[in-house]
Amino acid sequence: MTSSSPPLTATADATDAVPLFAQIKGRLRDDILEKRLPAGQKLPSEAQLQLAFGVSRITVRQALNELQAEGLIETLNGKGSFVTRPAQASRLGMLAGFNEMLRVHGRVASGRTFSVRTGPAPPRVARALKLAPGTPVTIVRTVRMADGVPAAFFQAYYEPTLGREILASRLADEDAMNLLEEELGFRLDRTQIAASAVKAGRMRGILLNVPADTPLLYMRFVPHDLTGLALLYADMYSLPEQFSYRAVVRR
Amino acid sequence: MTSSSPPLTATADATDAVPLFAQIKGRLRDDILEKRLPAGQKLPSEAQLQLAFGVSRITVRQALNELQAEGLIETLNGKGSFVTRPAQASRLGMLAGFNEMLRVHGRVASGRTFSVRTGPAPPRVARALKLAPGTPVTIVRTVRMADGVPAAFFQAYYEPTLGREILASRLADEDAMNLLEEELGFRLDRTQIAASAVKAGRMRGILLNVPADTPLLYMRFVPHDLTGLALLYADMYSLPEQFSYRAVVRR
DNA sequence: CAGTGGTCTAGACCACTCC
DNA sequence: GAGTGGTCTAGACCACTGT
Repeated sequence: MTSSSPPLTATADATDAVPLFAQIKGRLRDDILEKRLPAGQKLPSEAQLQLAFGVSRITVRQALNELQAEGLIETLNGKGSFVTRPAQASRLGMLAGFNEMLRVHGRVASGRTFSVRTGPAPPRVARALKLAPGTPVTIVRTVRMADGVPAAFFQAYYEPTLGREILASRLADEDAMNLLEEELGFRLDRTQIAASAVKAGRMRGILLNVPADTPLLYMRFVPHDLTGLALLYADMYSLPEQFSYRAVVRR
Repeated sequence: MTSSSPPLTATADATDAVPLFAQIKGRLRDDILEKRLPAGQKLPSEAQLQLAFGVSRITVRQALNELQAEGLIETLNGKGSFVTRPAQASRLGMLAGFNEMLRVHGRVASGRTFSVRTGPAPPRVARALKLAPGTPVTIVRTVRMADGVPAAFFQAYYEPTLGREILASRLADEDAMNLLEEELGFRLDRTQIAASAVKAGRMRGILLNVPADTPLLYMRFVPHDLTGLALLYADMYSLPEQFSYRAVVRR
């Protein structure tokens, strides 16, 4: 009744080249990504999977081990294997969102959305999101505060089919990556980041309540799905006195 | 004659709690990190390891698999397992050095060292490198150029015992992370990064040949060893028109 | 206690690499 | 062909989790 109930070991006789454990892994992986096995769900026990797929236990375990290495499941001795919740999987990661970073430092994070509109994707955004030039995207602009003081200006672009109201309405108070994971159930894999510095200029100076020649940290974030899909394109302009970005990059 | 020739399976009778494969993995791991098995060296075959440790092949393979997952060895079908070269291991990574990033964009990178001295570690540096306050560190200051134009100012702190002349003499033209890996043989694991923005100010303005109110990207890099050792503390101040930082952060 | 995953053995056959 | 790793089986015993 769980993962692979309808079909059997599909390729029992004629298939070569694809190892059994990889087939099993692929089945379970698809079941998880397409949410036939929802987050938190217990997988069938190794004994059950042996029977269901008609393979030995070692073969089942090899599939489960690789899924565990990819962060899709977690395995507890004496209890079983469970589909990880997207948020847990990426909490292991080392890229915190803006609000989260503020709160870790004991500061009060808040925000205000001051514009939501839909328009054609600018070329750089279309390229990063792998959309045809001019595809309509939703653009949400917010100002984030630290202890009530303006700290950063955000501009997020995403395909409207993605999360419609959810993202737009909550982007002021929540980190985009959290919303993508926890509310929309995406499994984040890797995020491209870029960093530079700019003068605040007139418009951003007014929004952040600083002189126009104040240096701002500019960062761009493009988080990607486990399937390689680019989910979002976000520009950040932050005040260095209020916020400095930190992350850990592995190997 | 290779990894574990002198000792046998040390804990044959009384030891519990430490699985066999973990012991084997630990032995090989130590042999690699302490360079008894140098980079590029072929490991004993799985059959030889079976005999040497007196275990089954599956147990040997479990140890080798985990070493492979950690990037310490790579395994080639029909040939054997080999100790990875540090540079290869981290080329898998997604954090390129400054010069490397410039060259990828088709620009000519060059540099000039204008000060090498030894002095007590500033508190923030001592903290990051886990040194007692005031421990002497070597401080190397360089200016890096892109196509002959000043692009960034670097300030690197490291324990003098680390690489003495090597680092100091070549830090102008080579990325610190490359030197640490390829010349000094460290195995990089994770790098803490921080980003902010500052005004150039008088001193850096003169060095980079820009007005004092030019915004600069400030970044800090603290690369760590596989053993958790902090190797270096580097400040970077770069001109946004010449250089913007990019990386990919996984999960 | 029964159910679960964690570890381990002693085989086997195959595909690949190099001589 | 001999040597190597890649896959797989059919068992086994243990430690941990729940009842």
